[in-house]
Amino acid sequence: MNDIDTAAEPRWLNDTEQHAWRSFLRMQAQLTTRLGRELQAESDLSIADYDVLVHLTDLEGGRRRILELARELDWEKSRMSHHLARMAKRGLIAREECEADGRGAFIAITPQGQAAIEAAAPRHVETVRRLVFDALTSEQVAALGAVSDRILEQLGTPAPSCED
Amino acid sequence: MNDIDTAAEPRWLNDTEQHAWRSFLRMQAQLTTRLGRELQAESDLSIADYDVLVHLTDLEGGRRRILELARELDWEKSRMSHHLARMAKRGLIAREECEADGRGAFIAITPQGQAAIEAAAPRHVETVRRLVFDALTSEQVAALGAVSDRILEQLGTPAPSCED
DNA sequence: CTCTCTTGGTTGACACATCATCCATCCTGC
DNA sequence: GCAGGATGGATGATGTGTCAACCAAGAGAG
Repeated sequence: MNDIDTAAEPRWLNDTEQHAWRSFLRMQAQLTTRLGRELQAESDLSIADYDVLVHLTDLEGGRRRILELARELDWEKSRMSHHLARMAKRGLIAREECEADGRGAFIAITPQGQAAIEAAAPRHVETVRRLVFDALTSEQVAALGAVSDRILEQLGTPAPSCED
Repeated sequence: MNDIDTAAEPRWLNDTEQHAWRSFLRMQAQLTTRLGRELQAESDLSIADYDVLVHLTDLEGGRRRILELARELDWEKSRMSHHLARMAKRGLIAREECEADGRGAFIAITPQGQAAIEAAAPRHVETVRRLVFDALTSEQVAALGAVSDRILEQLGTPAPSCED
């Protein structure tokens, strides 16, 4: 029997950890809402729209299978499906049939989507710079990257299976 | 006329910045979904529920005005209102009238909410530890805190008004 | 005392994310 | 060639967040 879950004394965070954690959560929440709001106001795109469009423009073929897109962006397939439906309705992307696989579909960026992302990108980068990078030293940027990578690595490691 | 928005050459991110930024975004997204999923599975609470309940238990009086709660948690008042309605329907919190101000209401945690947060907290902390702090050195924890604080400071500073 | 302004809070419409389920097509073994 | 599973993707219900508009009660100014 494993008693991690029912242990008498949980390993609470110490003061430094507590502070770092609260700051991180608050920062992350505020930052994403600010980025989203400014992107929306300036370019009429959500962060999700932006990510999809950027990803599509990075492509040579200009089109991508739906689930492949989902894997690359690390989205759930149902999220992808719903979101692409909304984006298609707004004319930012288009579905194309897949000759080789009757089930599948390609997603391609439309000229309108192209125009939207080209207009949005410089402004968004400017926002990111103003809200984040202008405030950080290059050591801090490196540290942020290292911490992020380390946590990603940890997340990739599935939780140790606690069989008892 | 101000030409930040229409400048010929946007200040794109350099490679280091680009990498740090992408890692940060990915980490942040993955981490919040993982934390949310585990909390939901173990304790049947969302992160939002958790934040509200923790905040309410930290209080002496055990009750708080709604907008004050919103300010402290840094939520929009409409979000707070919607969320409290859902939590009340599940019996986690209760509304109490405010004698002094006919418009207002107090929010109090219910015994059921108390039980929920007491059961959830140790498990959630354990999850945070496993996914984040176990992976980081104490220098990295300090760096994460410092970077978060710095960005929060930057966010607090309203964008320089670009009147032209 | 009333007219306005502000404050505390709700509401409805909509975008977004997740889960579970479903459906069609492809693939594989026989 | 066909039964059964895997894959690509859509769908609906529900919970969550935002915006804008609204409403009721307090607070001042005259």
